[in-house]
Amino acid sequence: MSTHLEVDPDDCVVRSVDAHKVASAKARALPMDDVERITELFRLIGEPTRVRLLYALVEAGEMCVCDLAAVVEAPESSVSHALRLLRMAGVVRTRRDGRMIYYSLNDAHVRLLLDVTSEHLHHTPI
Amino acid sequence: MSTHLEVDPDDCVVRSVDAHKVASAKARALPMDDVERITELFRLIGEPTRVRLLYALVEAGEMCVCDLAAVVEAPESSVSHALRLLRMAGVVRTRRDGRMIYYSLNDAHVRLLLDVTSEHLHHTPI
DNA sequence: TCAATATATGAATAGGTGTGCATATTTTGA
DNA sequence: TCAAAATATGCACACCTATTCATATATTGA
Repeated sequence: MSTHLEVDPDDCVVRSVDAHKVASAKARALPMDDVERITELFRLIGEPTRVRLLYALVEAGEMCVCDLAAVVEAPESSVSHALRLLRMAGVVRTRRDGRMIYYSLNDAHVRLLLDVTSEHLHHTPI
Repeated sequence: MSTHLEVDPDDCVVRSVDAHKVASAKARALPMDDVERITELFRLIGEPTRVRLLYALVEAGEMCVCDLAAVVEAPESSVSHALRLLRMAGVVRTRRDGRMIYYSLNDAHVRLLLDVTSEHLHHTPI
């Protein structure tokens, strides 16, 4: 199959080798809305401090900011910033008890992702 | 249980509310090596162009750089840069056929992560 | 061997982001 | 009501990163 030019729906000339495969992939592509949600979720987990916080919550169920800071050995303000991002994304939820605010995982999906990753961590190359 | 001061193994004074929970979480914490590998993987997936490329590969099996660029509607050089990161991390692999280089998913783990995410995308809040 | 093609790479830049200090907010106990 | 405690937030800075143009590399066909 030889390379040829094509005009896509957006009126943009592109080169393609396998036009059918390209068309099929574009047809089945995720809506940009889904792309953004997936990206946002993975991007949030893709940071060392937040990964450690999430795994601490997986183990401990719920913890206050102070104790989470002790676990990851980081300033409470840094931990609070990190938790805010996770909370705003709906990954964790908070429960107030007096002066303290307890954080816990809010999303079964995230827990599954972390579990899957943990299980496969020592079985796959990456 | 009242707040009290503690000295952790690193000779650093920290506050903790539930010392037992903190100690337990620290004991069960992921090794930093694992943290880095997990972080790196999620960080790689946490970017729109790379997410779209990966999902295109899930659908199409394998594609050349040219066709992938057509699918995501981005310059081939941008796509090549993105694919290089995924390749260096072992997420995708390459197969040369003449002038063209075909990319495909290399990691069952990543495919599982993407599948899990797709399935849950429309069932959970985030 | 030479031009054309497909991809990769280098460099520069613009934009995003994690971190930590200082400060604000909220709640408790006296 | 007031000080202390727990957390949140604003801000600044250093660092990273995605993108793009220009260029290089590799392969094919003539």
